[in-house]
Amino acid sequence: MKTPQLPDVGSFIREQRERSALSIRKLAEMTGVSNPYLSQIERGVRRPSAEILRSIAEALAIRTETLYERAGLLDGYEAPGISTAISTDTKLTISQKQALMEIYTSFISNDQEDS
Amino acid sequence: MKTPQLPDVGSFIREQRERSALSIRKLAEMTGVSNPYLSQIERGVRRPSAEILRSIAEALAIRTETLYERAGLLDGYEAPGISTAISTDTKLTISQKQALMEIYTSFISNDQEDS
DNA sequence: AACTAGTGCTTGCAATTGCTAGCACTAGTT
DNA sequence: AACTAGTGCTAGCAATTGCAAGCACTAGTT
Repeated sequence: MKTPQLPDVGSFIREQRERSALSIRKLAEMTGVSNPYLSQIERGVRRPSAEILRSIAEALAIRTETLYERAGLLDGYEAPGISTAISTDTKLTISQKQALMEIYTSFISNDQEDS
Repeated sequence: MKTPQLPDVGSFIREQRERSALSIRKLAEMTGVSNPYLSQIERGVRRPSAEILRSIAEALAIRTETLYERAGLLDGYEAPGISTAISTDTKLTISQKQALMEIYTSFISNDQEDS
């Protein structure tokens, strides 16, 4: 058990939701989960089931496995980074790769990041 | 909404347990799950949580993901690539992901020559 | 026959999940 | 000021999860 999941799923979900500029009620509508429950989940008051996590992941465009991992339901999933995925791609030209990378880095440099 | 899509993870568990020549009570002891509950799970009477499935998978030496898939908590694995990397990313917002994906797909649909 | 020890299954219940309804606050409108 | 529309959070409850205790049956021992 080498699960370094310091932040619980809740704060992670809240983080992702706010980054996507979504209100709790809007996310509730998208997921089909009630808004009070979402609120409690984000604050770590309640522990959501896998089904709930799955619908949240879908709505937030996060991998289900990622959320499961954050919740301690799975461990050891390695997500491929965008940078390496771009550089190893075989369908793109060099200039296209450079363009994609520029856009990507501009996206993530606009916000504060953590990891 | 309440699709009773129980693709019987139960019978699968029973199958694996019997293949390992384990009794319900023995498996209960190994997993920490009560034996009546295991019985109900195997017969499809009850729907176990992800945590229960996880401990069962561990005891039966099955991949947790496999059991999750059987239970409808996960669906098949996607091939890794840029699309996966983008959707997996946690630093981008939904709209940023959509933008990146649009650019990427427009790149590869123009079929230019590769480096 | 009676006693163990093994199997799986049923009953009843405490704890938890996830909902509906409603509260409290803020900001923009009229 | 009152009315809306937005935000997140609280209260209370039906339904479900998962367990402890016990039932029913079989097979091997004495």
